[in-house]
Amino acid sequence: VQRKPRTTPSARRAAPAAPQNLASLARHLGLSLATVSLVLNGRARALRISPETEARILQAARTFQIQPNRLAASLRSGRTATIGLVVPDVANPFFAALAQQIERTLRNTGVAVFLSDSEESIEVEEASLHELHQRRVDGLILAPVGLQNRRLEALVKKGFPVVSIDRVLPHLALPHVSTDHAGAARQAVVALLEAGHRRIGCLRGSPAAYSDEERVRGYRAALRDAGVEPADDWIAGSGFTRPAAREAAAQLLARPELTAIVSLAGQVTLGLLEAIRDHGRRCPEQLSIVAFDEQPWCSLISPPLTTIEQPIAAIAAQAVALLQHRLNGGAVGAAIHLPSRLIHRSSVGPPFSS
Amino acid sequence: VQRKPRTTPSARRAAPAAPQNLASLARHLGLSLATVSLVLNGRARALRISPETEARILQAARTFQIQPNRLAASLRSGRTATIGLVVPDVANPFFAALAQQIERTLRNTGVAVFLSDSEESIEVEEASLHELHQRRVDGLILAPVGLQNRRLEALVKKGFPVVSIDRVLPHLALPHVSTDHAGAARQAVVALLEAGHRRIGCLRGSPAAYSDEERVRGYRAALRDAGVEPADDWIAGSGFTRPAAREAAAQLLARPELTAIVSLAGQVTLGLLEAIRDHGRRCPEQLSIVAFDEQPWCSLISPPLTTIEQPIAAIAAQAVALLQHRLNGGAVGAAIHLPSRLIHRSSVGPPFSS
DNA sequence: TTGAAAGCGCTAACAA
DNA sequence: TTGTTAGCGCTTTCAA
Repeated sequence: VQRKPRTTPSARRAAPAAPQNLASLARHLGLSLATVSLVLNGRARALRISPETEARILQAARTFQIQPNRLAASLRSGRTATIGLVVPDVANPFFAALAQQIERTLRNTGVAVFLSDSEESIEVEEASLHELHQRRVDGLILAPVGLQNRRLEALVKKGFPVVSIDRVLPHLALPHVSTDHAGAARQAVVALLEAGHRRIGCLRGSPAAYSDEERVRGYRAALRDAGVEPADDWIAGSGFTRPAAREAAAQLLARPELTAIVSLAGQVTLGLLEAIRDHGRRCPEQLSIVAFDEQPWCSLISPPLTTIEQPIAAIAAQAVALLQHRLNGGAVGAAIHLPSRLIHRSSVGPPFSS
Repeated sequence: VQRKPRTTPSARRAAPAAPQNLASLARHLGLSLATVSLVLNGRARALRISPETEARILQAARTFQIQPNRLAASLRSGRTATIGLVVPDVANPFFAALAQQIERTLRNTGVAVFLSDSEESIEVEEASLHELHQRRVDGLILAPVGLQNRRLEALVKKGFPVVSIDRVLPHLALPHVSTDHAGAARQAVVALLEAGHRRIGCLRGSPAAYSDEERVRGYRAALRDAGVEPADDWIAGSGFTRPAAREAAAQLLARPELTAIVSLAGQVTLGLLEAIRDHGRRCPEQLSIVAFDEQPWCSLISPPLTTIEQPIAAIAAQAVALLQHRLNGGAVGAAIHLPSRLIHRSSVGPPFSS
């Protein structure tokens, strides 16, 4: 049996302390708990509470600074007004910007977001998903690290609201928003083709990522459409880390026939630039470049980089919209692929004939 | 009166469905709810539950995949194993990296983090603090946008666990971790002094930010220690945005006596580089630079930038430690200022004599 | 060594 | 138009 009186015996007999919760406020006003709850949830109109009662309650709530316990509300109602956002690497500017947009728009609708960094690891991702689900988030926005995730499959099958961003899970039918990766890569290649290049190398990230796979597909398709068949060793790359990219880029630079390179990921672009510096190759005179992920510094290096910009704000907005649709009981939406934008600067020139 | 039987009448009479919660598990095992709860919370030892009972419960919990409802636990216990992380701008690489480190280490101790972006606005920050507190987070890690915040003051006075990072609130005694801003600025200036510079300009961010104020203080002190009194118009800057920084940098570049400039903030460095490009000033031949915030691209521009690196991992680790100390009922800790690191590259040369 | 029972503060069904 | 009441699922005190 609990023995923790909130008020001392003397206080109990004297004027009651300021109400702290709905029950005490109701007592204070001589109304029922239910009425107070209804009004504070903005459902006075629907349930025909009298305007006077409503005003009284609202007023009292304001003067006593009543803050309904959301834990209790959630326990009872089953909804937490909370979602989980799981990304592979928040320190990556792309995901940081995405997280910012998503959080900001969600916050404005009263939902709080749990951030979880999956560290590019499926195990961590699965654990995060589990944890967040246990915490009763209403839904999830996930940028998956790999091509599948058992925990996620279970959730989706249960009908739990999840939307994936950036990378899709091929085996799972869930609402999705991302850049049109293939189209974006095509855009990069086309810019190079238009400048006269034919032998264009491709620096990719990790073949394990869907987005990367798609971009490579777009690269290949664009070249083929132009009548050039990319050789296997025109494509290099085996991971998203900078050292791996640098090494892969060095392989590409060792192929004299290549007059241009597209870099298919932001992290990877850093490795490419390093390799170019190492090799003393001059850009764009000796090598043209189009690189993924517009960044604040891209206009400041020399030469200013021609880049592919992903529609981050739109991705965030659509992802939130898709999720809200699900939270409101709507059907699972489709996959949305948004167009990227090419930013012309000075890293593309005519092909260099050795 | 509720009329939602979990099981159909027939099912009720037949074999009971798989237990879903502690109560049903207890019934299933013929034990009491309390015993099950105790064991699942790892308190069997302390309360001398028999090892057999413990094993039975643990085993059953595993086979039925029992996941105690954390909302209910939180409602009852008053603890949510949740904290709020409020930063002015997650898209800023410094805060993104900080958020990543904080979230990762906290997640490993079982606490989830609500991310909230205060958009460099005091109003938003106050609203976020309020919201998070209402959601019953156990504590907060905050990078304040301004010099005061009424909502925060109220929380702190109540004894609510808060630790501030990066920027301190001068009026509030709360545990704090950040780079030694003044020392870091001094480090930058000293590097320039050692290269022979005397007339060193200072590009600052916003005077409204404590961190910026401190850095300017360090700049001034370092110059004075070297016997040079900085003129008022050696210091420019009125905000953290890139255009503002570019304009302020232009003012600095217009002063012919300055042979070097220190940039005191990451965002601001981008504006400085823009202005230098605009003016066609050559670096380091005509102007030396030391800039705040080491970034992945700093080694890739020309010239490679000499930078000041903040100890992000250490700040995150200390902030978490300080918060955990508070969560465990410890006293309010002190302010911790961690040393920065100067990364020598090529943007510092001997002074240019015009 | 285990069980009983009292809530945590709220929502929502139903009654009045 | 408002009140009564039964829980949501758990933790924790106290008794046995």
